[in-house]
Amino acid sequence: MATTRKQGRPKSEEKYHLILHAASCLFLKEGFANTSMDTVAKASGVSKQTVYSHFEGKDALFKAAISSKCRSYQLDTQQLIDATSGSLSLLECLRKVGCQFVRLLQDPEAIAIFRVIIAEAVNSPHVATLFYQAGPEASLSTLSDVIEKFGEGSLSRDIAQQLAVDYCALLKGEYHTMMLCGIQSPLQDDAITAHVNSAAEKILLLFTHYTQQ
Amino acid sequence: MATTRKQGRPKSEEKYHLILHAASCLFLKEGFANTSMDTVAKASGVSKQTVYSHFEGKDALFKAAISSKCRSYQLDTQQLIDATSGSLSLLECLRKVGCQFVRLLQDPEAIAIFRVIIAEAVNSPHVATLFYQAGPEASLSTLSDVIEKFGEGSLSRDIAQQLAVDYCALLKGEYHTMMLCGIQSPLQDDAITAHVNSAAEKILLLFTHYTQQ
DNA sequence: TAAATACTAGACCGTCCAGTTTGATATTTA
DNA sequence: TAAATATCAAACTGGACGGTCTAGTATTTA
Repeated sequence: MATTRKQGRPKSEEKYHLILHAASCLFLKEGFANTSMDTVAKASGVSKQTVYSHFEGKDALFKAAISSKCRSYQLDTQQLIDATSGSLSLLECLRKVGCQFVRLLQDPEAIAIFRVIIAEAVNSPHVATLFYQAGPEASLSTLSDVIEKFGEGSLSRDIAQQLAVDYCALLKGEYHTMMLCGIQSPLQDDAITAHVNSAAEKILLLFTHYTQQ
Repeated sequence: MATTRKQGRPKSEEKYHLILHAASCLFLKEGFANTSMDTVAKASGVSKQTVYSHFEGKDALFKAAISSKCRSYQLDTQQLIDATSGSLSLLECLRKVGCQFVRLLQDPEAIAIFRVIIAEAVNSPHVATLFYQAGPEASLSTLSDVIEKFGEGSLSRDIAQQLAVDYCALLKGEYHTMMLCGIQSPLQDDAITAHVNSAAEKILLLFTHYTQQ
């Protein structure tokens, strides 16, 4: 059953990916409404009919394109695990993950995904959910694991989770909203470091407060 | 010069407002691309030509409609001033303004404005700037005034501002992003209170830390 | 080789929509 | 009243776009 070969010429996997890639870029750059199927076909170097042979329609293509982009947007879990099992203090660990997080938030492509998701949230709730789970939610849960670990028992899972949310919130600050509104360009490296340090110290303060009481 | 009356029938101010109101509602509910000029005309009970006589085109109408909505979205400054000149403690004051802020963030119409602004930020940077200044920026500056006042000199303007941003960030938490993505419904009153109390306490902790050192 | 399927290029269809035009009616000032 | 402007209703223009269809070519399996 596994080797059932369909008769006739098989669909080209390469073209499938070409289409998906071109569609992702266009949807992110132009948004859903301003991207036409003809343009996608042109950009993938493929005929329009082929686009329709690989994807049912514009909606399906959008869903597939955004979904494929979502996978790459979460914190680097491995790096986090290395950090906690190493000799890093909580503050150092927070700084490390904070920098990564801010860089993620500032990434023009990530901003573009957020924009498209928010714009189409009403029409494509499924895609929005998918994005949120693959991105923000996954990152948050990883982060709260780390914080809980540093609490060494004196910190409930609940509080750890809350601290993770708080840390992300402080890191976003006003920057994230401003970037979504297009009125803030990405921070320079030194500005990122300063911002992250400030946020990490505040969370550390809260952390010690919650572990002492 | 002030009494220069133009000859002929004057434009109806009422119709102007009818159009603007209908357009605002439609743009917020359906977004820019999904709102047609014909629909706006129908919804305002006015002929299409009249719409075009009051507004240059769809872009101008959008700009005017969103601008008119922006004005109403900021914190109630008067209430804040009353609070600080009264006998309220900083914590009580934070709670009060926090509740107002969260309610603002949760308001379906405010969410709709955010959505539309973010979606059109690339095409209408001017509108986005206008919205940000009228809404978030104005609220933030009011809030930092209050915090600075409570600092009674031992808190720099800079730190006060930072605390205001932090407070807003904590209040947003993950809720705001989730609501923009359409995967979180507005909080109940008791949940708001609990959330605000928690955030206010954290800010108070930071506040005392910064005023003591 | 024959059947089956993928792919191309481009025409084509139906719909939607921003914006214009037209021709009549209404309102205002001079 | 006459000139000027607003408003209406409806037709119209021009273009974009989602999606289908066709006819010919390429590739794969049986």
